[in-house]
Amino acid sequence: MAADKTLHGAGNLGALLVRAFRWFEEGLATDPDTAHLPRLSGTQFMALASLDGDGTSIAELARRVGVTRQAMHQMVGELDKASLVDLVDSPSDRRIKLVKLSLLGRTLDQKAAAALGDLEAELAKRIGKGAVADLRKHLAADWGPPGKSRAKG
Amino acid sequence: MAADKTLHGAGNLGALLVRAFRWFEEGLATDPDTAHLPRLSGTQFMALASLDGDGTSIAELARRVGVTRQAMHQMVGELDKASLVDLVDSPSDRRIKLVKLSLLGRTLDQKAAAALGDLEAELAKRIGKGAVADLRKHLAADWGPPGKSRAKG
DNA sequence: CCAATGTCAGCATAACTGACATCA
DNA sequence: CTGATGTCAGTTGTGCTGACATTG
Repeated sequence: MAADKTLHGAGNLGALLVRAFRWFEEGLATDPDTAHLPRLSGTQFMALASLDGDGTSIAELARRVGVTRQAMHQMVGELDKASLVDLVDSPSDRRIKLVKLSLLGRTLDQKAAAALGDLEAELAKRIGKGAVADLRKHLAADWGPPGKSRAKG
Repeated sequence: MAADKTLHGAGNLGALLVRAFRWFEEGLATDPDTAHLPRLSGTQFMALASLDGDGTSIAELARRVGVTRQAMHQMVGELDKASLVDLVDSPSDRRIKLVKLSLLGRTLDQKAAAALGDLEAELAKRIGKGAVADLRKHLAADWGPPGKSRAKG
């Protein structure tokens, strides 16, 4: 029953996931509360979301987000130029520069989170509160490592 | 009740959605059945998934995927060079070149769809069949236009 | 000496905007 | 003439690899 499956028909979860993400992305872009804020790329978004309060090194951030140190270096440079983050020397390791959210960064962070919350509430009104709760629950569950278990040669 | 929400903590649906998509993406990349096939970018993936059997014009494809005609033009060029699609003149409109899946393209299409199906089955084993079914159901539901309803200025 | 970090430089990819010829 | 389509060209953004000095 899987022999005639194709990608079109859009039945596949991958495409569905992308569509869902874009819904939020466009929602953020058109939300009057966030539209005026500096636009964040998907990776920048992930980077900010991966920061912890004490500050995080560029290399560590790169690992968390899944890009190279060099790419993260450049991105952090942009974020710094936009005054969204501060770079401070680590007190314990002189090699390391800690990346911390600036005041403006924290504001953006909170506004984006709030707008995202609004979007989610809006979605709940449309497809149901339970549906959104299910979505979040299943998405947040531990999916384990990607790929199928080695059992199909 | 939303005043102290932030992006970190990763509680937001956006980040969750991205993570989920990456799970499938990496699953495809490491799947022995698809790893050897030409790698498709996310947009190429969407483009192939947006093709219909009768063939689709570049401009129409661009609209469906959400990129410019020029970007789609270039991407279609790549896909053509990789022999994944065929370009045929439209019989009814001499301006239009129809993009159709080639034989190789159809093979890729089916293999990718099958691998995606396997991945989904694997996921069902991990988080539950009902969970995956819920995910698909809620994701496939009509979310309506992005953005909150104009009622909050 | 070896490993990790930050950083500089060059390159590839993929998207965009601008411009233009062709055809409905 | 207007609008849509395909296409050429230039630009920008983002990530990658290679290389290297500094520090632990």
